[in-house]
Order: sequence, then C-alpha cells, then structure tokens
Amino acid sequence: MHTFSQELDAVPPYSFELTVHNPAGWFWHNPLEVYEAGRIWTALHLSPGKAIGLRLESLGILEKPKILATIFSRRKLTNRDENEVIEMVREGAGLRDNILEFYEAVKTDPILKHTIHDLYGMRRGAMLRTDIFNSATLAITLQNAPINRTDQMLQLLITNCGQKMTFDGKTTYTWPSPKSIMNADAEELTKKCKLGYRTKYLQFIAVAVQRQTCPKIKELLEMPFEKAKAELTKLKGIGEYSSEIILPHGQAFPIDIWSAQIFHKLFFPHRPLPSKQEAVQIVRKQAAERWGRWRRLAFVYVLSDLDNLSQKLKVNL
DNA sequence: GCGTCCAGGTCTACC
DNA sequence: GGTAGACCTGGACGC
Repeated sequence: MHTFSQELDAVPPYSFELTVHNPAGWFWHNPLEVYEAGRIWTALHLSPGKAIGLRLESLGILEKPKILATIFSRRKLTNRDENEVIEMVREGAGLRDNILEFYEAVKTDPILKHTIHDLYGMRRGAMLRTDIFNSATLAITLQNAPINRTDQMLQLLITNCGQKMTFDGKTTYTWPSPKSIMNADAEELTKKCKLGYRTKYLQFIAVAVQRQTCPKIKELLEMPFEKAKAELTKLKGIGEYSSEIILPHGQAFPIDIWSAQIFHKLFFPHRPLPSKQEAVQIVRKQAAERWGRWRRLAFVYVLSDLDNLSQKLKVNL
C-alpha cells in the first residue's frame, strides 16, 4: 500500500467528532465507515474506478483545529489525484466553512439558540463526492421506507456492489460506482439488494451519471438553487425531497414525513398536527421564511440535538 | 401462523 | 393542472 499524508487546517471553532461521528444519528460518508476515538476510516472511488482508503485524524482542539488526512492506495497516486481527494475532504468535512456567520445569524432564534450551544463547532458534513451518484443512491433508498428498510438496502448495495478495502488494519467499502450499478443484471440487483421497484430508478441515474448527461456537484453549486433542483428532478425517481438530499446548496431542506412532524412540533408547539402531506408543505415554507440560506445547517443542527431540544423546549419529539 | 396495513416518495394514468 | 392508486419489502398488529 502507498500512503500520502497531509495536515489540514479548519476554520475555528471546529468539532471533528460532532462533524464526522454519527451526525444526526447517521453516517458521514458511508454507512460502513469505521470511527474510533478521534479517527475515521472510509473508502471511495477516484475516477475512473480507482478505489482508495482514507483515514482522518483530529490532531487539534476546538479553537485550534488540525486534521491529518492519510490516503491509502495500491498504486502510487498522481499529484492530481491526491489534490482531488484533499479537496473532497476539505469540502466534505466542512473545513473552510465559517460557522460563526451561521451562529451570528441564528443566535436569537428560539430553537437554534439552544442547538448552536449544544453542538458548538459542528459542521454540516457531506459525502466525499464529485458526482451525484452516492447521494442519489441514499435518496432512492430513503423513499417510501422505514429507516431499518433503508439501512438494509444500503448495507446490501454496498457489500454486494461496492469495493471492499482493507488498509491500516480496518476493513470498509466504497459506495457502488455508477458503472457497477449500470452493468448489473436488474433482476439480480433487485433480489440481492431487496431494492424492489427502486432498481429501475437507480440504474437510470447510474446511466445518466456515467454518460455525464446530468450535472456534477460543482456544476449544480454554480446554478441558482431552483434551477439546480429542476435539473435533478428531470431524473427518474428524483422528486423534491430526493433533490434536496443531493443538492449542495445551503437552502436545501430535505423534509420528509418523519422530519416534518418533528419540525411542526418545534415551530408550532400548540397547534394540532395537520395531515402528513400538509405538515411537509407548512414546515418547508416556515423554514424558508425563518432560516433562509441557513436552512440546511439548521436542519442538521436540529436533528442532531433532539433529546436536548425536547427537554429545553418541553416538546415531545 | 396468517392476513392486512403501511412506511422517513415518486410516477403515471386518468379526469 | 390536479390527484388517486400503484409500487418492493418487511415489521407491527389483530385475530
């Protein structure tokens, strides 16, 4: 194994653990990543088809953050590949974000004033990616399914179609590449990964990503939010909710029936819960008016702090 | 055990 | 342009 290491700075305050370790009870880059005491191990594909292992380690403290990134690869990487990975880490771990701007904007908000205290230094972590396929895979498996079903589909997809990587004494997997899903037999994929009707959507998106007929993450970010959303909803299986899972914009607010009920209780604690679909529309509108361009961060902060919010605001979440 | 319902959306046929 | 109904799968529930 070849290794390449680089120390990275982050804009303080920066909490490595809150950002990458089970954010909102979920994963950072991939459901099969490994986290142990200030270190995380994961794996990803570099285009085209090169798999690498990645270890991130926190060397600093909240007000003087420093992250050591180490890349593990079977063949020596080019400088360009190394730079691409480091750039993905900077983006995915939110190292450049100035979180103090967000804190200043929401410091008097009756809900967020608690969460920014409880989760001081947390960033909105994002998957390591240059194309939409990882996040589209997540979005498709979240649709019309309770969380344990989603988890089952993701685990099966990754262990059957991702690439297994053993390095630095740890074993983990990459997300499945678009090529591996595009070339898989549809019937076999459905059966092995228990995807049901979702197989056809996943394969449709895999083809679009592989043939580059849909925008990359960087291109989406350069578009206005509504235009970027319209581009994504052209894809079969991607509606409003799924597009907001994928979009990198700060205005994205991927609200579903479950989270809509939580946010409705927080926004309107004395109102009865409306129908599920109504709650989604009401919450979406309220979040846009109240949190504007900060609503994606607000979303992550609230869902990462439900126990504390329940106690402080005396709401049963 | 067995049948029925429905979930952390989206598409399509039909009006 | 709006909206029921269908869609995989598996856990919860009633009997």
